Amino acid sequence: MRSNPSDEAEREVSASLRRLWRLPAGSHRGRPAGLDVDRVIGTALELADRDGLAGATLPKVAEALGVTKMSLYRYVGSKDELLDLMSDLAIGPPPEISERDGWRAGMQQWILANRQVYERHPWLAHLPISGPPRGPHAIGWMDAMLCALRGTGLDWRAKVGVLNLIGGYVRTASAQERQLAQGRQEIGLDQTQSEQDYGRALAELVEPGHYPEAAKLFASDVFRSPLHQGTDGSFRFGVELILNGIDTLITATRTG
Amino acid sequence: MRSNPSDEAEREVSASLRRLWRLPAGSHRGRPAGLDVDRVIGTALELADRDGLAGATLPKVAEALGVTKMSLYRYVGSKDELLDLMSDLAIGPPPEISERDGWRAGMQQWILANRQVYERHPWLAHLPISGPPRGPHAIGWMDAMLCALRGTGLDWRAKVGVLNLIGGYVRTASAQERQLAQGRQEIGLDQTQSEQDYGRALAELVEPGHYPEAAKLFASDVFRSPLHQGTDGSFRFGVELILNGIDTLITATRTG
DNA sequence: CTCAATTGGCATCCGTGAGATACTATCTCA
DNA sequence: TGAGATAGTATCTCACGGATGCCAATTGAG
Repeated sequence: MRSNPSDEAEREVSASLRRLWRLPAGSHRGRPAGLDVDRVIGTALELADRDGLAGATLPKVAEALGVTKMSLYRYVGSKDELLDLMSDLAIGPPPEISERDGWRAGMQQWILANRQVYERHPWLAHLPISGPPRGPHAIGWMDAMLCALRGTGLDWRAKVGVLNLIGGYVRTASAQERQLAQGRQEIGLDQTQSEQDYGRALAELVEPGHYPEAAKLFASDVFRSPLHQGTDGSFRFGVELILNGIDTLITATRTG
Repeated sequence: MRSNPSDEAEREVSASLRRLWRLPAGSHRGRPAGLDVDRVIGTALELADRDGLAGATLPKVAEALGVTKMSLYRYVGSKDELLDLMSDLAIGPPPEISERDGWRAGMQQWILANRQVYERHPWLAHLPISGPPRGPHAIGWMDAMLCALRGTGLDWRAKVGVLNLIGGYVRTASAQERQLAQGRQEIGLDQTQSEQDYGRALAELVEPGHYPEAAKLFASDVFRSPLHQGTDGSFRFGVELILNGIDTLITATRTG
């Protein structure tokens, strides 16, 4: 006889949330544990930082810890939960944001810090998206941005929208950068040659008849010039664009 | 003796690009092929639409086609390339965008159409990001947006930035929506109850001491009110914000 | 017309990963 | 001190991606 699926799901959610938030377990009887959640996800994080996501499999984590892989299921429940826990650990505590310099400076601090997180843990941006923030660190970052937006007069709905938008942008931009970087190093090209290769290969395929504007783009020197190099410029372009959008939203809210 | 890795990589890239763009093969001798790339990725796409990304494995595609899985390697080269090919097929041809109504209307058409693509193929947004657009359809979408931006006076660098930003936004927003939806249906909750659950569970964990603003957020009714329901509103919020940012960029470019 | 080169398709094998079950080892509380 | 609870292990299943090698079919050159 199976229990009510709703009950089951709720219990499951609670269990993973309990682990995420490090709520103490109930009993102290029985054989004492040789490991704990933090050691498990800590070594998993080290492996992921060193070997990428492929290095953070349950067998490999278990081997690094000197136990069998099935032991880990006492601590993480499933592979997906391991990734969830790793995410929150990797994000780390949010930056201290000074609210004195205005919301825009605060947002820039947040974005810069968030970007550095993805630089430190390149695998993080490539995880499958697992819904809204749930872990303590993720909520901390959420809180930090909400603090930066405190004086803007936006309502909660708008603030959540901004949070989603910016978080998503930093994530995808970091992921794409990482993708390009590892594409480069796999082939063994130097810094800018990969983009040049991309531009050159596509320039041959993109016919002006079918793709008038795209053909002009690939015929231009955007992918060849060193200006476009250092995708950092491209990243900041998007940031400023979004911040400008927020700005008009704020003024519209104040005047409207 | 291994060949030069650079040569090898270049040949490999060319082969996959050739398949992506359906360039004709060289020879006509030997046993004629019983399959072709389009049939393979077509059934793979059907399986993915029906069963999600988990349904589009090489063995399952082979079974659906009535061949063994190793036959497919004559057509797709690897699992990653299969996903690449599927992506471009799923994206499909870009929408016809009328340039008469101004860039903003054109962008909205593009965004709406792109969003519908992700609705039709929910797995598409969950694919690992594989660099800038390379396939013929992807280039077509690129071209369509560039056409919509033709009269704006932006330079190529800015247009590419806008392209990245908007494409990434639609993608992640769709992915998150899908994530929420399938989380709902797995547990068996109705439309809005999942978000309510999220808000309630987090409200218990988020202490005002540690997370002052986030605590206020979860104490508010944002996740409970039907206003926030239908993430469509949230999606359009982000769209308008980005479009406003583009607007200020355009006027700044014109006046500057 | 024939045969060899060329190409498509299949059987078999391997390594890896996630996960389930059933078992043993160890500790704490009564 | 023993009984129940908890930690860790041994072993199994299943699925996936990928490599190798063989056979079959077909076609073009002589």
